[in-house]
Amino acid sequence: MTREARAETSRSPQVLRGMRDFLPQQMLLRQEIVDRFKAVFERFGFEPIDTPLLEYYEVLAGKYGEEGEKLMYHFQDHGGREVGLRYDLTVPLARFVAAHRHELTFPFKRYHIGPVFRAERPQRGRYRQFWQCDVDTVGTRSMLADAEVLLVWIEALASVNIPNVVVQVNHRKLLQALASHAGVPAEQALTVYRAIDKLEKIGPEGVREELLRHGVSEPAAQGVLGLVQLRGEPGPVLAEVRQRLAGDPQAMEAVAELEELFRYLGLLGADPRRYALNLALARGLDYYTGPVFEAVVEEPAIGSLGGAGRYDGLIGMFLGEDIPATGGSLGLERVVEVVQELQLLHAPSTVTQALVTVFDDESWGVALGLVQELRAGGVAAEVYLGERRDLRRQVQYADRKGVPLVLFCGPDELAAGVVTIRELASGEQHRVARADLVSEVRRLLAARDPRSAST
RNA sequence: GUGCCUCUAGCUCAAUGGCAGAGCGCUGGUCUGUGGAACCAGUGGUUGCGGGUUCGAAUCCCGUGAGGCACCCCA
Repeated sequence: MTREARAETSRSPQVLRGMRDFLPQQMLLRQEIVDRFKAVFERFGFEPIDTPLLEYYEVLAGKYGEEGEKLMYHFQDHGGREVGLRYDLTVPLARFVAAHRHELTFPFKRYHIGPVFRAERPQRGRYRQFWQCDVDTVGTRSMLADAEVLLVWIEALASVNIPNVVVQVNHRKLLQALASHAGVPAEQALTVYRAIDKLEKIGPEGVREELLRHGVSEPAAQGVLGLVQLRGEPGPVLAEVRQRLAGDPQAMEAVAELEELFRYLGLLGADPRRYALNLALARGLDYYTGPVFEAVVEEPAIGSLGGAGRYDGLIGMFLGEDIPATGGSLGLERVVEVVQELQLLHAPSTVTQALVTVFDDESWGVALGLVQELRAGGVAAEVYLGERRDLRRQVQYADRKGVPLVLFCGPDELAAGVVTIRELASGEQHRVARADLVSEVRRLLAARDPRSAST
């Protein structure tokens, strides 16, 4: 087709801003990570669900605050309905629970892994379509549910070998108490949270300036800074907070909940190096009402790997009656970024485990018989489909794709009733009896990767 | 959404406003019973895209698309 002809029938093969194609190798790594997450989620008793990518705009509107609203994909469908692409998996969950209330067993524990959409300006680790891996428990106020979310995160991230993650913990009501102490009206509280949240980045002086700029008085700002900078073991820090904010019932409630949360974490055997109380942590989303978490990693400067929190009021927006819930999401692309940058996981470069070579035009029957036998025996096997098939080319094909085993069955092997198996990594060759082929192939595969031993 | 930077072959990068190049890769061969190595030969481009300035633009200007950095926000 000429360039002109092509221009008439299609545009350049470009994807939309902030959206990406994935090559097989990238998909294999992504799948590997998702599979490991699923295994951890299920080990804790979370069950899979799915919901549509597209929701009525009304379902999504008014849940994320002004900032979130601006980033939502929103348009009319063919029937003139106002619709939106889901912005996260939490609001769809709230809608899901309200819709299927009578079909669910509570407390309801679910995980949900899939793409969400935000019309942001893309950057590294920040895309317009990205996958979230959510874990939530609906229908209980118990801090044990929150503790489980934190623990499931720690284990999920450990399962993909991410080292040194520290999940930061804070409580939304503690932030509210701080804001009201600072004399900031409720509708301005969010700006105070954000100022506080920047502590790590701009330092106490920067936060002080920002607070003053938002009309906080000098002594109030000092009070806030004094609290927010408390560091150390959760127990003593919470005791200190309890003392300083003694008169504030909201703060006392938050402290009591956090104490309970940390107690459960201890009982569950969570590694204390993997979580920390951070009174400066904010979390921007509007719907949080209780404990909030954020998983941060230092090494690739990629922001947070995930955010979580309790949102006891969100489901009530669909039901008129509150159902408590807690949970959070890990960002798949950020996890992938860390795993790639630090080379933490070695995903296979191809799914194929064995290539059966074709010796000549007369031996198709032999090759196809072998490949079918391997497939029936649970081995991912292919026969070379190219038209020019000298052995050199066939072995090269296997080498480039990273297929570990290449099988030969030419006249010599036929006469002897054997098959030659070549291990590409070492170049080692084995002549095995035709009858033992599948078991020998599986033995060799298991020897190079213990995880593929079963099935 | 705002500001700044970048975009040249499949990849990494060269080229004072004056002939668009190298390395790697890829293709073929040495080599039709076996991949990587070596050697030989070949293949590579609307310089992101569209306009403008100029005798002449990869280079300067405007617009636009994409990527990146900071802000904002967030997974």
